[in-house]
Amino acid sequence: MALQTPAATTGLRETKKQETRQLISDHATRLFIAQGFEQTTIAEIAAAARVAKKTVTNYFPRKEDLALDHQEQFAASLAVAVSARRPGESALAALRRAFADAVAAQDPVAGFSGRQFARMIADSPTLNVCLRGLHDQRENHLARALAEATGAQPDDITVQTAAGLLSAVHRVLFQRIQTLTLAGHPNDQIAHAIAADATQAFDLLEPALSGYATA
Amino acid sequence: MALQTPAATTGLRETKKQETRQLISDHATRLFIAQGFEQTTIAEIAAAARVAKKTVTNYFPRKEDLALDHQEQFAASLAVAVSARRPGESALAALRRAFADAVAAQDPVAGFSGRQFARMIADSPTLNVCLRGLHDQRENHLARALAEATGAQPDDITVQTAAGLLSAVHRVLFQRIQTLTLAGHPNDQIAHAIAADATQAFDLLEPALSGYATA
DNA sequence: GGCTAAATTTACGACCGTCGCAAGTTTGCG
DNA sequence: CGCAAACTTGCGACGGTCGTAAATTTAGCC
Repeated sequence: MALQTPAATTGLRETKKQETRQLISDHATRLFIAQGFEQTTIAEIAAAARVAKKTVTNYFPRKEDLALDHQEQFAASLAVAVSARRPGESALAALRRAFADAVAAQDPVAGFSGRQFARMIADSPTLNVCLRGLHDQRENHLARALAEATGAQPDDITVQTAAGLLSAVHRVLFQRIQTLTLAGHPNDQIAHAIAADATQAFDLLEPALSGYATA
Repeated sequence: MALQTPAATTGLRETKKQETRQLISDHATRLFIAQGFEQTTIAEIAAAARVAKKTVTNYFPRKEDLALDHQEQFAASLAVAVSARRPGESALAALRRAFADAVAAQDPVAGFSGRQFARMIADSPTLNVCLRGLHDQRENHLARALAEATGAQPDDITVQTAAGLLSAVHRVLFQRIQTLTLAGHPNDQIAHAIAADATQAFDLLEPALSGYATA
């Protein structure tokens, strides 16, 4: 029913793949929320979705992939913000603006999520490790974007330091959103508080990077 | 032979424990260097040291503990540098000085190590994850020290941001030392190059934190 | 010097995540 | 209709981690 898109490339096979993938993902998130990430085994998820264990790991090579979505989007977010900065705008200004927009939209990529989801992450060492890795990837992508923006080498000390500083501010703000979510604050209230925090944090960095990588 | 220290508390049992621990650690590092971290199993280490697998995991709960030493010292390094800052010295100045000293001494805690050791770490995803976690712990300890130094709450946005920025610079410099070591440069040459990099990196942060947490 | 109680080492087993492989099934296309 | 490609499946294996009970060693004390 409702085979609206015969899939650009082939057709039936693709749609069934998407359905299977979604089926697995849905059962996984449901079980993760209900009983925790570490407490849920891949075998359980496979049984709930009525597929083989191997099918689960085919779609999601790592167990973390079942819980964390939009990974590459997250890793690229800062780099694209810099690459898309306006004429005359510095990298810092562009990242400030991008963060403000994300907060206003309560974007999950900025750290906004339901309370149960935040608890699942906080309770799982595995997911925390994964999250740290994503912050790292994001910083590396940002460093490459800054190198391209300034014409410097990607391993230039100024480029890497600037990327580290900017990434650190975003990471601190991300964790702050997580903490507030975990404490049970509603997203609207969090967005309001984080906007003020972001002003303080970015202002601290302003004298160091005010004119860096201005388009 | 040579039972110089009957051990402060009890005696023979403690010394044998230390011997067993050292025996396991020696065989582990030897095997890690020879054939890589991931390629070496705990069973292999136990066989080489002629003890049971469980004995290895009793002394070293995590496999990473067999490869990375001085973990708590590393995690505390930035915090103690701030806590021990001189009168009139800012946190940034104290950390600059501590890093310069560590580089001059080619301190392993700053990232100096043999080439084989650096390769072992670089080739192991597990150890990279562990290292990231240590950088994180170090930042958290620094945040607590900064909170105490300024009288602010540990979850204050300025405290967390300052800790994040200072930690980011140290992390970038640490990784740079690792990279140069991996490229085969001798430690003396690395120390010279890193000193210049540190000047640039810390100078970038100077206008943002010049007077922060001055004793 | 020997005995008893405590601690450490040991052996065995289990579970889970990850990976490889061969066979069976379904799909797309000629 | 049949063939080739893909996806799914079940099986097995390995390694890290964690219990638990037995065996050995040690310390303290009579």
